[in-house]
Parts: sequence; structure tokens; C-alpha cells
Amino acid sequence: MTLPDPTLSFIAQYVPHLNKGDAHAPPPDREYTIDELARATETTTRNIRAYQERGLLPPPKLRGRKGIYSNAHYSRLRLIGDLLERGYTLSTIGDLLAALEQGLDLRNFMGIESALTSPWTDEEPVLMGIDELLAMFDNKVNLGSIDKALKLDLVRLEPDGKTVQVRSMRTMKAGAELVSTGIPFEDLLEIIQMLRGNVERVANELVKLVAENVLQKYDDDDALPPKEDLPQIADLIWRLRPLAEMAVHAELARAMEKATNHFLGDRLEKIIQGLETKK
DNA sequence: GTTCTTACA
DNA sequence: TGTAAGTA
Repeated sequence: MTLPDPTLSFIAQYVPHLNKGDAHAPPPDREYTIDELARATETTTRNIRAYQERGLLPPPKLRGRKGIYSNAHYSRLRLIGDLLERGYTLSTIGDLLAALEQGLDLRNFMGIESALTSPWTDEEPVLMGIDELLAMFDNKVNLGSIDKALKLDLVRLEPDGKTVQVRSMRTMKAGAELVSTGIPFEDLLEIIQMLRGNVERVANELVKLVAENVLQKYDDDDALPPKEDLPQIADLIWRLRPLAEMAVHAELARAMEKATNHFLGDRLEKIIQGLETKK
């Protein structure tokens, strides 16, 4: 299972603030009538209005009765169009855009809000006996799997050797559900391992994005931000987390759907072939 | 002639 | 999402 390009870096090229002086061609900076905009972005006026109604596109300035659109509208329409091509639904795109805007708005609080460094997950680790954990999985896991789970840092062994720290009870419960439907625990661990690599990639992109963006404030050549600002940067990244979650959810949902279709497609093909050979 | 709104398919 | 009618 592989996830497509990290959505965040993909999105970044369409977000003017995050795309200063970079490689991607900037949209022509001018005014558009709705008709010109539709042609420039390869949509229709009907769609532009529909996106407005759904809140995916900000309303234009009004000159008399005419709407005057800007390059900001151009960028967003391109983003929407590409996202659509990638198989996102309009409502998913809406969620993503909302998260994006919310995240960017948070910059306005920078420098005002002080911040404490936060933990990277809002779930409290839960302590439970190894026997309890095994019971959760209906005793369908062997010790080897537990060893793997330890290596993946899904659980941590306590000093007493009899209890473990479950880092995310939500994950664990979801896993137990799946195991109860007959999916081997081992396979789940493998999937988690693969997922983790990809998710970390997305997280890195996000942090990089924020870092580059925030660091610009301290003027290009000087290397590091003042140490006293680091907590604020950490806080900003923490607050931007919903954006990352949206991106991961969206990509995962897409990958799942694709994988499901492939899987079902293969099965159908085999069934059809089976029928044909029986003729 | 263009833009907008509304409504319908 | 396209199309049509009625406006400004």
C-alpha cells in the first residue's frame, strides 16, 4: 500500500503565501470577468457559481452588478480542479479548504499567544496488563506479534514486565475489531508499519511548510529564529495538526477506495475467467 | 452583449 | 452540471 504524493506539498503550490519565489508558475496577476476566469481555469461559469454557493470559492468583488475575480480566485479554482481530477469529492475539498484556511489564519495569533510545548498526541497512554491486552484480542495474538508491536512502539513494556503502556487505545481498539473479523494480527502490524512511513512523510511536509513559512519572517539569510520564538513555532505546528489530519484522512480514503476497486476488479476478472473456462 | 438569479432536468 | 428565462 502506497499513498500518493503528500497532499500538503501538493496544495502548497496553490497557496500564494506559501509559494513565494518558488519554482511553480505564478498565476497571471490581473482581473477576470467570470467568463475569462472560467476559460482560464478550464471550467464553466456555472461551476464557478456553484463552488461559490458551496463556499469553496470566495465571492468576487462587485463592480456594479459584475463580479470581478482576482488571481486568488484563479489559484483556488486550479486547486479545486486538480483535486477534483484526483478523485476528491466537492465536500472533501470543502473540508480540506476549510482546514487550510483555518490553519493559515492562525498565523495572525502568532506573537500574541504564548505557548507551551505540547505532546504530539492528545491521547493519554493507557496502562494495562499483558493478559488484559491478550484478552482484548481474544488471545489470537502470539508472542512474536507482541514483540513486533513493541518494536513499532504501539505498546511499551513497563518495568515490572507484566503490564504494558498502550500508546493509543483508539488504535488498539480498532485493531481488536479487525482481528475479530478474522484479519490476522500480523497483517495489521505490517500495514501499520507501511502506513507509518507514509504518514511521517506527510507530517514532515507539514512541518517543513510551516517552518519555511515562519522562518521567512526572520529574513532570508539569517539561519535560526530567536530561541524564545521556538515555543510559538511549536505551538503553531501543533495547531496546524488538523490540517495534516485532513490531508492524511483524504489521501487514505482515496487510497482505500482505489485499493478496494482494484481488489474487487481482480476478483470479478477471475470470476469471469472462471466462467469462461467452464464453457 | 454580458452578468446574475432562479428554477428545472 | 447544463440550460433557459427574465433582469439589471
